[in-house]
Amino acid sequence: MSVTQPVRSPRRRAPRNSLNPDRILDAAIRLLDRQGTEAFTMRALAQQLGVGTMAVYSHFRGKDEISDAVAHRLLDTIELPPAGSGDPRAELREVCRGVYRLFSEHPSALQLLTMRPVRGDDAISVVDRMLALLREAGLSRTEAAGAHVALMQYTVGSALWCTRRARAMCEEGARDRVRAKIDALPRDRYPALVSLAPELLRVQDNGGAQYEIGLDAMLEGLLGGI
Amino acid sequence: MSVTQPVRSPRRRAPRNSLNPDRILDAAIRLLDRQGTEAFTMRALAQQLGVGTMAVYSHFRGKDEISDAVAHRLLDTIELPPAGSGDPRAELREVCRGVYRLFSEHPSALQLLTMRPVRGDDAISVVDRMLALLREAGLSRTEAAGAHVALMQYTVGSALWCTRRARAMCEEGARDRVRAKIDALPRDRYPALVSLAPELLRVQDNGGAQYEIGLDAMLEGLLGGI
DNA sequence: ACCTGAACACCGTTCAAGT
DNA sequence: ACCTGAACACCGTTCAAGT
Repeated sequence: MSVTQPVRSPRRRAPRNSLNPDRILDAAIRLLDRQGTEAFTMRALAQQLGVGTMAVYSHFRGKDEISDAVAHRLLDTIELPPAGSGDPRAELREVCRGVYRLFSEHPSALQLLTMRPVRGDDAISVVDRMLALLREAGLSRTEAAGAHVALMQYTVGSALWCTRRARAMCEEGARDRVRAKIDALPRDRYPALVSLAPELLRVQDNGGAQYEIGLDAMLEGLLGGI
Repeated sequence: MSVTQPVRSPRRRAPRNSLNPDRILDAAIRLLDRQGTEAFTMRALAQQLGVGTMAVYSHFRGKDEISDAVAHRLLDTIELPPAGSGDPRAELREVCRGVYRLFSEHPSALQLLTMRPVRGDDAISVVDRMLALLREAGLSRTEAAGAHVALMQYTVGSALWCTRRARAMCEEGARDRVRAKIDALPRDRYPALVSLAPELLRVQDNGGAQYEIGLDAMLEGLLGGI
């Protein structure tokens, strides 16, 4: 048996000059989506690329720069609905749904955003579109700005809430533990909570439908009187 | 000069048996509030307590258990408004404000909650109170559950948004960089954004007032028709 | 220019030992 | 029971060196 060749490296070296920022970002997003932010490590990233850890530093200044680039790239993939339907409210709802969908599909991207301070321009085309629609719906300049921020805040909060719950629920026997905790609650101290526990659990099991509830309410409150 | 006594330790040792879970949690919250989650380290925590790093492990299983205890403790400090005013909507608003206030005062607690999966019972007395008020306001069981979750999602999202912005804004020259980026935006591609930039910045500078905008809208949408 | 491996200063935690 | 210091397996990143 020849000794010149290693027995079998776990992942053969990538050929020289095959590494580039795009491949790195692809791998980073895959890693984040499949294993979460905890597994998002410079060493793990490099290993998935079949490259030494420090090779990545030839294309990015460091982990923070990669995180920013990942966030930027994902925010740019938000799909906007076709314009000019004549129904700004329906279009607005579609834009919000698009943002929510992205965060649901890439929960770790959301977590990344909550950890790092704002750096890149956050999905400017989405912001522009929403502001235009809010103005079109009849809001004043100040009202439109406030409504846009409120809608984004709700969307982020909703996606984050569901992500957190999903992570907790996929743990071993999490469902039973929640059930046990609720059953142990003193009925006389928390009557409403004990009574509505089934509805509370059910409502949170379908993140998308729950998001619509708040979105409808928020839109109604923001645009309703107009 | 005597050699038996060390020259001057940076922080003298705490006397034996003076350490307990409460002192540890106090120190942890102080550390989180003053220096953020990045500085929240077992070594830093122990140092602030004037104790060896491993002493903390005599009272908590590890960092995760401390994080859970911190979150639990803070959530329990949410102030609830007096009951029985006969105006469930106003009371509801006060409860939400209380939750928002807590997260604004302890931004790192919120960050902690977003990082770790749910474990402790999340402020059950707040949940019970809100559900009772929503029922009192005339919502069905299912509606009340959905409304409660929507309100919490918005509140969390709003506080998180402001925290992120505050952290970004206290960086050196952050304000100027934002301004420069906006000025560099092509007016013809993002007309609404460029035009409303001043309102957008102003609205986000007052987190509390901005929170009220979305809260009003959400409550109106959830309860308005009743 | 691109990539490597060793090394450095961190981190949470285990462990054997001290009181 | 409470606390300690050394040690282990990680982490991001610097650095000198290789191609």
